[in-house]
Amino acid sequence: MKKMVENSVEKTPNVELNWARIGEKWRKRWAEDKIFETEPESHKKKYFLTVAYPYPNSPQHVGHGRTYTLADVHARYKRMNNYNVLFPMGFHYTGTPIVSMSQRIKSNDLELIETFQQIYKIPSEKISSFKEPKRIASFFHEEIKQVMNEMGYSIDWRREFTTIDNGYSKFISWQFRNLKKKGLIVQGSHPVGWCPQDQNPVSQHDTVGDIEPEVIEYVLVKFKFEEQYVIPTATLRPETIFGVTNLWINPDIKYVIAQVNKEKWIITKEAARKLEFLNASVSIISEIDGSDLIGKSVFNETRRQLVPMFPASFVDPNNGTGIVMSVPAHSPYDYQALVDLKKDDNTLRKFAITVNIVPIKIIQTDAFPSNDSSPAESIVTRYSIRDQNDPKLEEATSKLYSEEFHNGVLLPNIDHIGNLSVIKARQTIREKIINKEIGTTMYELKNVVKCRCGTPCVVKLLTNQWFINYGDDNWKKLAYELIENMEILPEEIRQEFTNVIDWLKERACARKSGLGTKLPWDSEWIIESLADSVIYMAYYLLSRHISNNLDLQKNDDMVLADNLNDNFFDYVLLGKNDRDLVAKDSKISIQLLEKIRNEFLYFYPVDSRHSGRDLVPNHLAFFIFNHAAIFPRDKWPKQIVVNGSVLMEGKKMSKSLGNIIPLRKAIDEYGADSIRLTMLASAEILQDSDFSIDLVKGIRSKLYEIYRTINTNLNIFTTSRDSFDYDVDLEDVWISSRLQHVILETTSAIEKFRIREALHNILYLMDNDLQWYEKRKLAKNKSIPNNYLREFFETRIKLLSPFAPYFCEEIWEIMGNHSYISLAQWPEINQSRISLISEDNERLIQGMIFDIQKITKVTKIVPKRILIYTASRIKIKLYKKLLDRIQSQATSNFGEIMKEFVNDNEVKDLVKRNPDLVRKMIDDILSESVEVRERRMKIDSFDEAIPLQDGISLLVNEIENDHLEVNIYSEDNDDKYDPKQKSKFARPYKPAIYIE
RNA sequence: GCGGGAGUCGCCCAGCUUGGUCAACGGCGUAAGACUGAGGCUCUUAUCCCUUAGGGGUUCGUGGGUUCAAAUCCCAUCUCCCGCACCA
Repeated sequence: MKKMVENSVEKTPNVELNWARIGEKWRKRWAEDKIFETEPESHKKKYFLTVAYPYPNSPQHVGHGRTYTLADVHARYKRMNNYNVLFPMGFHYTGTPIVSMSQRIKSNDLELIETFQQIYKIPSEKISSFKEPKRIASFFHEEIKQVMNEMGYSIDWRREFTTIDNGYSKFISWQFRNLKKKGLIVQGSHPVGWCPQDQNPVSQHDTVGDIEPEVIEYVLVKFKFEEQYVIPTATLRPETIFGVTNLWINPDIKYVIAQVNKEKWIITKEAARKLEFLNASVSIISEIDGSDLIGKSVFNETRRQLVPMFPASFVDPNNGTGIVMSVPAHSPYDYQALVDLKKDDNTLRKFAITVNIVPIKIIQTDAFPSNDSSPAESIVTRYSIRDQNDPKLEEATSKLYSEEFHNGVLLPNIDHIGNLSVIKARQTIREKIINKEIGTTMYELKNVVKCRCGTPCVVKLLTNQWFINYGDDNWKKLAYELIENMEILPEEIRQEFTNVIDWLKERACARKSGLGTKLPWDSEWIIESLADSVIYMAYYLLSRHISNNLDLQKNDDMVLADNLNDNFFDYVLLGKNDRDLVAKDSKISIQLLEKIRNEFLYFYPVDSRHSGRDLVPNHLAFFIFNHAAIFPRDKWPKQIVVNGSVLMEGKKMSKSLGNIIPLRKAIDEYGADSIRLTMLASAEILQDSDFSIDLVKGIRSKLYEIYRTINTNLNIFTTSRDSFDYDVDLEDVWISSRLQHVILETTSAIEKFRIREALHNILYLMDNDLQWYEKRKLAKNKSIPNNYLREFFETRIKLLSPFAPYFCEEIWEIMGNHSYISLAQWPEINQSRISLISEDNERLIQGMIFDIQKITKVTKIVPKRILIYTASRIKIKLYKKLLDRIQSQATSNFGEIMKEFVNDNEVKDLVKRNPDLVRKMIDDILSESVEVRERRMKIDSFDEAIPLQDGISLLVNEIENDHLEVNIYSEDNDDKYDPKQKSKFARPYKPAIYIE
C-alpha cells in the first residue's frame, strides 16, 4: 500500500504533488459540501444527463471508464456554464450472467475462482458468499461505486438504485403493462441456440471459445418412398428442387424410421433428436441401414418423377436429416460425386446400380448461358477438379453459388417460378412447398457449438415467447420522428441509428431465468435486461422518494414501494388520473405527490444520454423506441452522445490476453486526473482510443509541468491585480488575443464533443503560445507582466477543470481562491481583447526570422548586417485592390486581372512594369486561408515596419550575434541603403531581405 | 448477405467536416550537439530529394475528374478492419 502511494507522488526541488492525497482531499470536500446534489430550482436552467448504468459482475477497468468520464466532463462543463446539472447513477442487476456466475461458484469452477482471487483480489471467504447471486451484485456494486468516486465523477448519489429494488420493479411492471395496452407486446415462437444440459439459451459468452451460435433455416423437401414413408432432405436452395436427379445416402450409417407428427420419416437418429427440440412429436419405430435404401427410388412431387438413391460417404449424419438431394447441374459437389461414382465399379457392383444421370439445368446466368448444359460441369472443368476430395471444389462451389444467387434467373419452363430471379424464386418455392405440405422447415446451427458445460448445443424452438414488436410500422414512424428531432453526437453515427430502426423486428423481452422483474401478466417469465433498461432515466427522479421495503428507516416524506401501483406512475410520469385519488391510493400526502410530480416535470426529458457505440444497435435503439411509445413528445430525449471503446496498447482488452487494468489500480498508481485525460485525449470520440501506460505517464508529467510552473510563479497570484493597459507591448496584445481564440476554440470543440481537440488546445497549443510570448519578452530583457501570466493560467486551469477536476481544484486553491473551481464560471470571451492585427504582427516577425535563417543556411553567410525592405505604398495599394478583387469572387485569373489593371490609373505603371510581381502577389493572396484574407480586408492600415522593428531583438537572439546590425527601410525611402537592389522584391506581408 | 469504418513522409498517428498558413502536427526511431564521472535521464537541432538568397522537384492506397489551387471534394478501383439480436 505504501508503495502505491509512493508511486503517485511527483517531486522536484521545492515542489511536490501527491496525486493520491489531492484526490482524497477534494473528494471529501465535495461530499461534505454536497456540491453535486441537485434539487429542482425553478429559476435555473436544468441539465439532466445520464450514462448507461453498469452491470455489477466485475470491477471496472479502464475500458469501462471512458463513457463515464466523458459524461462527467459533460456534466462539469455544463455546471460551469450555469446549468443546474443532474448526473445520477444506478446499478443494473437484471440478467443471467450474475446468476450463472453464482452457479459456477456453487459448482466450484476453478477458472472463475482464480479470476476472482488473482485478478480481482477478492478474499476467499467473500468468494464463498457468492453462491448467492445478489451477493455478487452488491459486492461489485460497492466496488464500482467506489471507483466512480475515486475517478472524481460528480454524481448525485442520493438517487442511486438497483434494478431489483421493489420500487423499480413496480416501475418496470407499469412500463410493460403500458406497452401491452398499446399492442406492442406479441407472443410467438423463436429458434435459439440451446444447451440441453442447462436447459437454457446460449449466446456467445456461454460457449466454449466464445463462439456465437448461428441459427440457419433449412427447407426440408419431402420425397415419398414406398407409399408410406417420407424421406426429407434439408436444403438452403429449395428452388433447385426442380433439378433433383437423385438422393445421396450414407451406406455406412444407420437411419431410423420415426413417427414424426403424422408421418413416418426416414432420417438419422441425430436428426430425430434435433426435431424434438423443434417441438415436433417424434417417436422412433425401428432402425434401417443406409445401404438398404441404396438403389431404390423416391418420388419427387414437384417434377412428378422417380429419382434413385445413390451411396455417398460424404453425407454427414449430423447435418440436416442425413440425406441429401442431388442437383448435379448446379452443385459442383453433386456433379463430381456422380462422375466419381460412375467410375467406381466396385461400388456400382456392390449395390447393383447403374448411373446414367443427365443433369437438369434450371438456372441461367450471363456467365453460364442457356445452351450450356450444366454450370456445375463447366466450373468443375474450369477448375480442373480431380475428384470429390479436391480442395478446389469448395472454391468452385462458392463461386457458382454466389454467381447464381446474385445474377441467376430460373429457366422459363419451370412451373411456378419460371423467369424469376433466384432470390425471388427461393422465397416463392419455399412458401409453395410449405403450403402444399411437400416440405417444411428445420432450424439448425450453422456451426458446431459447445456450451461452457461441455454439452453440444442444439437449436430449440421456444414457444409462447414474449416479444416487443419493434417491427410495428407506426412505432417505427414515431422512432424516426424522435431521432429526427434529436441531436446525435457525433453526427456521423446518425446513419447507423436510422439503419437500426429500419431493420429492428420483434425482439424477445423475457426469459425464464436470471434476476429481474416478473412479467406482470405471466409470472413464469422474467423481463429481460435490455427491456427493463430503456426508460429508467425517469426513475432517477423518483427513486429518492421511494422507500423499498428493505429500508430500515421509513420516512414520512417517502412513499412505500409496496403502495405503488400503475395509477401512481400514470400520474407522476404522464399526468393522468386524479391527484387526490392517487395520493390516497399510494398512502402519501398530496404535497409529497406533487413534489415528486414537479421534480419529474422539472428535470425530464433527458438532455443527454451517453453510451458506448456497441449499444447503438440495441440499448440506444430501444431507448429511442420506448420513449417514443410511452412518453409525449415534450418528454423525448434531446441528445445522444456515442463514444468508441478503449484499446490497451493497441489491442482489444481481454482476460485471455491478460491486458485488463482495473481502474482502481490505475488510479492508485497514476492518479485519477491522468487516467481521465489519457482516456479522452488519445482519440476523437467515435474512434477507439488507445490506452497505454506510456501515455498516462506522459500526460501525468505534462500536468506536473503545469503544476510546477504555477508553483514557481505563485507570487503573481498574490500581488495586487493591475489593469491590463500599462506598458503594453505588441506581444501583450497578441497573447491576450490568442487567449480569446483558445477560449473560443476550446469551447466550440467541447460543444461538439471534439474532446481530443479541446485537450490538445489546453495542454499543448497553449504552451506554444506561452513559449513564443516568453521568447519575445526575453529578447527584450523583460519578464511577463503578472496580470497577463495570471490570466493565462487562470483561464487554462478553468478550461482544464472538467477534465482533471482534482488537479484543478488543488491549483485553484493554491492560486488563492476559496471557492470550488468545479462551480466556477466557464471563461467568457472578451471581444475587446481580440486584436486582428496582432496575428499579422507576430506572423510577420516569425516569417522574417524564418526567411533569414533559410538564407543563411543555404548561403552559409554569417550575417553582420541585415537589411529589410518593406513594400512601397503603391504595392500596398495594389495588394488591397487584388484582395478585394479575389475576395469578391470576381476572378483570380492572372490574365483577366492584368487586363483590368493595366487600365487602372492608380497602379497601371507598376503593373505594366512588373507583371511577375502581380502574379506573385495573387499567389500570395490565394495561398492565404479565407480567414486571413477576411482579416486583412478588415484591417485599414498596416505598417509592417512596426512589428519588424519590434522583432529585431528576437532576431538578434536567434542569429546569436550581439553585434548584428539590422536596418529596416521602406522601399519608398530614397535614402535607403540598398547595394544589391533587393528592395524592389518587397511585397506586402513579404519584406525583401539583404544580408551582408 | 446487410450495415459501418480505415488506408498519410522508417514505424505509430494528426489533418479531410469548412479545398489554400501542408513537404504535411505530435510521438517513436535515427543522427549531431549540450549536460554528466559515465549515462539508458533531460534539453537543443536535424530527419523525402536537389539547391551558395528566402527557391525548385516528387509525395498522402491506385487510376481518373472538378478547381487558379486537392491529403482534403466527386467518380471508379484495390486492400484491410469491425457489428449483425434473445447477450450484458
